[in-house]
Amino acid sequence: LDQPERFDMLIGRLKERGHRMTPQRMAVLKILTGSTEHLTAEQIHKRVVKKFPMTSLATVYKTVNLLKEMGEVIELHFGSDSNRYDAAKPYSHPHLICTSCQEILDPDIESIRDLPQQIAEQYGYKIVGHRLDFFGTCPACQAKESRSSSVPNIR
Amino acid sequence: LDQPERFDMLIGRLKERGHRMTPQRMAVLKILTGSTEHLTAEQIHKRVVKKFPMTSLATVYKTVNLLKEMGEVIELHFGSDSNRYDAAKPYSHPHLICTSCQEILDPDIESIRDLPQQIAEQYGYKIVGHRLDFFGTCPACQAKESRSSSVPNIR
DNA sequence: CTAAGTGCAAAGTATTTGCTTAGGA
DNA sequence: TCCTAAGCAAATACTTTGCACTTAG
Repeated sequence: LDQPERFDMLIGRLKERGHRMTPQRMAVLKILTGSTEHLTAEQIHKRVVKKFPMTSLATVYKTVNLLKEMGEVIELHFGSDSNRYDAAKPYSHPHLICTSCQEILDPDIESIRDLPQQIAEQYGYKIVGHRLDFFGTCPACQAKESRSSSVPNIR
Repeated sequence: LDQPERFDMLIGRLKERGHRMTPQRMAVLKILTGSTEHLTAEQIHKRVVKKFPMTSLATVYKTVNLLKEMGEVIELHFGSDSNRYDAAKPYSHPHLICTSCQEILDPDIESIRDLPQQIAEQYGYKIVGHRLDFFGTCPACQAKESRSSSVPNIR
């Protein structure tokens, strides 16, 4: 499902549920579906404001929470203070986070496919979701780091 | 390493670093090492207060953060609002969380052993930690749930 | 027309910090 | 005695909420 399709799909789902389409809400949807980054509420707000300067942060939170309840957005808690939102893959999937530049990748790991199922059988739990995040330093930041440490300041 | 050993070890490590042993700090250490539960700061505080009623929550946070810097405690962020602390296994390990009764298990999963290494090779990251948490319903809560839904209230 | 949505500001929560006093070594 | 640690309260940061006004349908 590509960007415009997903955008239209979400509008459809919201209308089905009797929700109104306001310019602010459309803008939030556009930004969420038009990005595979993992944006914070603040970042979404900053972008919405470019088009609709009067939009409040509270409205962004309200829309995002609505989509979350509908299962069309997932909320990601990383080490940092603020949550991030993902509308491109609204289901459990692994992340690879650079703790230096904050870049977030979605790595492909086939070996985790059956992990939930395995846990469910082994412990008798009914698994509804999971979280698999790796923290480290990306190649670019590793390069930067070794550069600055190999050329120490004279004073 | 069992409870009393770990307790003594932590005291040793703190003294090495020139830290003082106060009754409050001893109490926090005792509780952390004497429990494999994943306690919140509030829960630790509640237990400390039983022995030393004048202890403040800030002091608990300060001690826990000190141990965190020393790598002797890890901080766990689950969906809920407050963090939990684990001094028994101060390294990345998987969790199995019941979203109904909040029970937290540490499941054994051999298949994840080499996952960090695998990711590191595949993406060129230097991995320093990870997080693997499964969310679901424990057997007990599943039983409770099916009982209450199969015997619905008459009104 | 009318109920859902918006904006604003205030409230709420978890954690940290500044400062003064207490007490361990 | 000296300096770290404790206690308290205020500060901080993210998110939610209450309410009056606006507006989509």
